[in-house]
Amino acid sequence: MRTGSLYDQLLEAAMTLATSRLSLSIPSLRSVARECGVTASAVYRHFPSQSSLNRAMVQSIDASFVAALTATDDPARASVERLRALAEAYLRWGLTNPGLYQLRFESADQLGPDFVRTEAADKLLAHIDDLLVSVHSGTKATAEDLWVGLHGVVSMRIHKPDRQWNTDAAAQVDKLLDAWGLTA
Amino acid sequence: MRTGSLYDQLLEAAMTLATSRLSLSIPSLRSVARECGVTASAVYRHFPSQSSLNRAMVQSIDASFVAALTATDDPARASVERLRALAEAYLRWGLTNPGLYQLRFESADQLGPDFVRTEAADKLLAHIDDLLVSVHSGTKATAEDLWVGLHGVVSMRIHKPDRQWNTDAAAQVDKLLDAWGLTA
DNA sequence: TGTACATCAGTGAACGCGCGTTCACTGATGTAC
DNA sequence: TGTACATCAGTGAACGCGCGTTCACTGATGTAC
Repeated sequence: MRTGSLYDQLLEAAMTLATSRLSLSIPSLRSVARECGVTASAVYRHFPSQSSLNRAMVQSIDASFVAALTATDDPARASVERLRALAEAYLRWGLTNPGLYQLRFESADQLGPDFVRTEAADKLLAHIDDLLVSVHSGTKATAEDLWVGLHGVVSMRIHKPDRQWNTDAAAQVDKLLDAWGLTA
Repeated sequence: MRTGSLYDQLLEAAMTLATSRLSLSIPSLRSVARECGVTASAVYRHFPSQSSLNRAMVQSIDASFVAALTATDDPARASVERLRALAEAYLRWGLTNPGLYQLRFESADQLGPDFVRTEAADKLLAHIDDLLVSVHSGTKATAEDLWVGLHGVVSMRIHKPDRQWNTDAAAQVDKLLDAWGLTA
């Protein structure tokens, strides 16, 4: 049994369900209630509808994502190093939370138009752009290029977990950054 | 109303449904039947179960994918050019058939373990590897690197269709190949 | 050429399932006097 | 300190929906004589 207010429990259960079961679909309201040992109708004391629960869950996912990237960013270091640290953190968050990653970056349709725009991703892009400007190694990469490259690695690892990869994911990202001329 | 045997009609309808509605889930058996103006139980005259219909659909998708890439490959040209043509064809197929792309490369879980392995993709990788070996421009890229890079572009374009991209997709792929040192 | 019969693709009703949502309810907790 | 009452979080039954699957059926087509 979970502890804390049922509101928090429901949110936590929704996150847990979404994280673990690399699920193509959002956890159902009933499954979330079940996970908390509570009747489906009890959910309606805390969320007016399923989409409201989804909204809360998405915000929670974004917070987790931003926290993971912020935690590893050290303004004292050189821009190139900061970029590489960010890339590593992005990769790690994605591989650790495949379900959340999928929900946030590969399920635009399913959550409804309200959630397609990821403010978290926008901020990340702007931040990467800033860092790129202050890099003097003369890279041609834009923030978009790097984001797309990272996404490719994370997405492929998530969806082809059984494939025999010649390179491990972290090394592949390193190689990618090298190819873009972002060497320390 | 569609023409041809109901078997073919069902398969075609399944493809159509999967292609258009960037759907996170496989078209339901009932929706496929509906699309053909036929009762759900009629499907069972041609497929023993839903998963059998899915299997046929996946094979059909792979055939379409392979055909698209094969069509543009000209053995008479230089390896680098063949690589770039393949990349372009990959991108185009993905953007033209977002639903199919998603189903094939981003839905490992949903189709069951039988379909996780994409023979089509394996062949593509082997082919790219061959071409890379015969490229003399001294690239460090492997087939995996290129595949992952292409996937990143396609996947992002599919899932963030409303985003304002600074570069169009084809140019982004060009840039990517340049970064990997695959210049003509 | 016409009748009797088998084949078999598609119908329509029914099943049990999980879903989101509603609604009248219960029963514990806390406040008013 | 003890009784009366309001609050309100959670229950449990019910709804209509779409789903995959089953089964007895119908009715058109084609063959045998």
